[in-house]
Amino acid sequence: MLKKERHDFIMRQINLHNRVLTSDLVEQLNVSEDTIRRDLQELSDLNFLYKVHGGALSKSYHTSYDDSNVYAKEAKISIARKAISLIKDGMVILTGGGTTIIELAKQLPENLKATFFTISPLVAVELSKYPHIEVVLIGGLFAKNSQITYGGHVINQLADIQVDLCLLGTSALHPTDGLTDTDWEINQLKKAMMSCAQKTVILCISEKLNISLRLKVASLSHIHYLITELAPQDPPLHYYKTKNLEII
Amino acid sequence: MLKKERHDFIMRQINLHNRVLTSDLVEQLNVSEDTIRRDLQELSDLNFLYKVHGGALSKSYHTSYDDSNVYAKEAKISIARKAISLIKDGMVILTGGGTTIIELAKQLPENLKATFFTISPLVAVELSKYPHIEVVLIGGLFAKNSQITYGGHVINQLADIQVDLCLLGTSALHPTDGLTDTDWEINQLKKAMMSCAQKTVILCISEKLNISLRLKVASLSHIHYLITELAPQDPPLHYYKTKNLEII
DNA sequence: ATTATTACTGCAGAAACCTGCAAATACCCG
DNA sequence: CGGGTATTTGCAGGTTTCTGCAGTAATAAT
Repeated sequence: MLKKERHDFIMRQINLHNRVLTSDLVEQLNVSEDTIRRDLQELSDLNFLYKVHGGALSKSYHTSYDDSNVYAKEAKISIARKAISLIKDGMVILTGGGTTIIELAKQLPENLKATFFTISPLVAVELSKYPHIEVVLIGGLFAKNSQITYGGHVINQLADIQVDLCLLGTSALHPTDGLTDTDWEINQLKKAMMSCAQKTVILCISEKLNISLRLKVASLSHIHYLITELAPQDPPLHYYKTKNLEII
Repeated sequence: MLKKERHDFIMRQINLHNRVLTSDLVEQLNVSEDTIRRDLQELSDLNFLYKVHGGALSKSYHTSYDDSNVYAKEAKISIARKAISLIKDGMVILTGGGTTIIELAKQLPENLKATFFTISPLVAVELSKYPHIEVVLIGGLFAKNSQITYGGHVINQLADIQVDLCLLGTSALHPTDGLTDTDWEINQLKKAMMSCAQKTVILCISEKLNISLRLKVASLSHIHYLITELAPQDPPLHYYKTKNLEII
């Protein structure tokens, strides 16, 4: 195998997984450790990756690390972790958009086998990095601010889909008013998404709790799991406990 | 065996396998290493392949993970500029994916009023930054490597669309073989895209010229505009001039 | 602090590359 | 047809690049 091909392979791995281990590359490319190390050194000299002890990291990933609020990121990662416990091999899952869902998409186990339907291009791009996940992007009008597809065309397509789990980010959740939103179209969309799933999971950072907006999407009784960064028994969550709704 | 025959053989190997080893060619063509090396040097000078230590690689597969590659970026910006001259207010446009198209999406005039259909989530995200552009993302299976939607569902939706202009990036363009590609699904997709547009525009950095891959998408006569970073009267473009095809 | 893993350095054999040259071949034109 | 020119090809030699190894230093992990 030519050196250039090795470099391409390494960069593909980096772009795919944001990191590579020297030891993995030794096996995959069937050359000595020294050769790999020299390759990484060269690519690092060319500024294509970030070399670390044991392997290398994607440059872009590393630089974009600090562009987000650490606290919120921590919270979202914690939410993602919990949500992953609901996802099993073989499942068919529908997701919305939003930063929480994107974070979830980044945290999935490497070898998860599943089918994801999504209305968010950014989620689709993240999910495409996993080798055994099939991604279906549901198309339609593209919403400029929320960066998801919406409109009648999307809803029509949703009508033909049956999924195990629907994962939704939240703009507002309230003990009596349930899930609410401000935009009519998004509202319709979320209803359609929930109705094609057996179970609905709401991902919600605690800031969004106890807020009620104008348009009702669904009552708490239509939600099966509520995931926040808080512990399930935390006081602010008491009001959300119902017989249908499991808090994680 | 004549030199020209060797060259043809080498190019066939390259188009077939995306790579050749000098040592293999020595055996297959039964000439000395030096001859092969000289052949590869010539073909490389003619920009038909990418020469590396030990052999040569197909130019179309020479993945440029270098996103800071100034030359290519300059070229793409120059292509984008020219392409923009074809886009008028009120048009309905269909675009593919790829870095050239994304660059184009970044360079559009701020106040353009138009409707864009696209199969590329990344293009959709870029386009959503413009206040007066309506974006429709065509959904379907999501291709992990090319980061576009594809498959029957996409093609079905394309059948219902009529657009003024179809903008396509290129993996390979050749004077006699026309537009070619390596993947069957992508191939079908590009055909469908072209057939729902009144005019087709091919955006093609000069590196991708004079390359022919296995599967034919369309002959030159089905292309209405060819845009490269070169001046229209540049010699490498002479072979592409036909009565239908305008070079910009 | 000890241990295991990973990194670095210099070295050497192998492979690939380049340059100049000469023999062989093709080509041109009187 | 024949002599002169240009092109092509292989070879000899010297140079560079590639790659694995061995021994040692550095780094994580326990």
